[in-house]
Amino acid sequence: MGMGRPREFDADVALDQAMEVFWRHGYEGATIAQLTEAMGINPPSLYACFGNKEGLLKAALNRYTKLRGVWMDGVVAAPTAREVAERMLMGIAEKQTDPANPPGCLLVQGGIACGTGSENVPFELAARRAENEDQLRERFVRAKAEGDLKPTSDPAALARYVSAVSVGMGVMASSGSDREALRQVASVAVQAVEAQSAHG
Amino acid sequence: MGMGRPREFDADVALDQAMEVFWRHGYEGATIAQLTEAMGINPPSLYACFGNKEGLLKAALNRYTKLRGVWMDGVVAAPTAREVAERMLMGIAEKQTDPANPPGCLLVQGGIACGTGSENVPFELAARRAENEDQLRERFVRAKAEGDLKPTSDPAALARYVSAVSVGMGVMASSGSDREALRQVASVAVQAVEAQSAHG
DNA sequence: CCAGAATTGTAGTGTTCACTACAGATGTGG
DNA sequence: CCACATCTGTAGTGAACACTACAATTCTGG
Repeated sequence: MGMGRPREFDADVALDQAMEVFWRHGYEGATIAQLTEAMGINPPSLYACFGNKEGLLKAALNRYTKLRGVWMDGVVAAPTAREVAERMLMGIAEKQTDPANPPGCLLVQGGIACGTGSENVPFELAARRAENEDQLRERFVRAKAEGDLKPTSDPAALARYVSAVSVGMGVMASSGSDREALRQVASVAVQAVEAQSAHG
Repeated sequence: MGMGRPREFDADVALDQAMEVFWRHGYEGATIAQLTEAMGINPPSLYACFGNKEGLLKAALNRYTKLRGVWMDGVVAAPTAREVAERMLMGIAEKQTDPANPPGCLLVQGGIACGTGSENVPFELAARRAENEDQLRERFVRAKAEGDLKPTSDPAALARYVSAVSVGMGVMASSGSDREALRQVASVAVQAVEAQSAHG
């Protein structure tokens, strides 16, 4: 028995294009017509490969978070909690204003509020953001154990905080803030982590 | 010449209902059918009164920002920059998890990314958020002049920072974070403003 | 070379969307 | 009471949406 006609497009390349459309227009704002045009394929190919629009989003998110996870590994490798926060927020200021991508962060731009039938999309994105927060929290737990953070500090709260600032910066970037404005925010934000660090 | 049949509904009451729908579903996710049902009117009444869907959004935003402006006046009336930040962020933790409203903030939930034909909605929301930031910046400029903030501090950066944290908290609230989680974020965030305060 | 399996492009499907034509209703000014 | 202006409900409008039926195409296994 034959294995059928082989796919003529590269799924990962197509996902990169779809990612950009979701990033720029959000899940609901992105149309199948825009997606297929950007991906260079026709609707039947899209549905055969990804199931439906939401399946395509999840596949794009998988690809996005995989790349992001690698970057986060480098972030949490910083020697101190303060430097972790700085590397993270300054890096985000760069990435979210990188002209190679739409401004902001796909995990925010993808959809914060959705209409009937897409209610779970915002939660799907939130779950991906939570993964980053988990990585941060574990790193801050270690920092506290190492005496890098004060004994009175709350690693979970710090991780939530850094995550919240990241999201806020993403929204700013998508509505026109430039790189310098984001760097200023990051610079101020780091001082709260500094305040929780054991000095010396 | 007669003045025509009088309107049978209260525009402000109707706007409150519309606000809630935009808040929960976003601009694109909210349908005219949902809006008219919540407002208790029929489509022709909506279009006669507000022009179109975007006109309705702007009218709802006007009402939202008017109420919010009153609240902000109380926030910036706090005696120090640190207390301004604390009152603002702690108040936002309360408001964004108030069960009387949808979670989060209308100026964020309304729409961060939109499809073709609604590209200016995110910018409209950003402009409203910028008004809040302006109020904060002016207050921090005064705090610096009064010696409440360090001479080396950057009032504009601090205002941007507090605004960014607010937005991040709104996204968290809309994706399920509870009041205590937001309070933790606010508590950490205030420490960055504290770090820019002249101690004594 | 042939049978079966999977992909492809064309050309739609029904549904839902924002928005409106129209006729009847309800007010004001003369 | 009448002319006029505006609102209201019913019932749609064309356009855009996510998604798919179908036949032609291109591969593998025997």
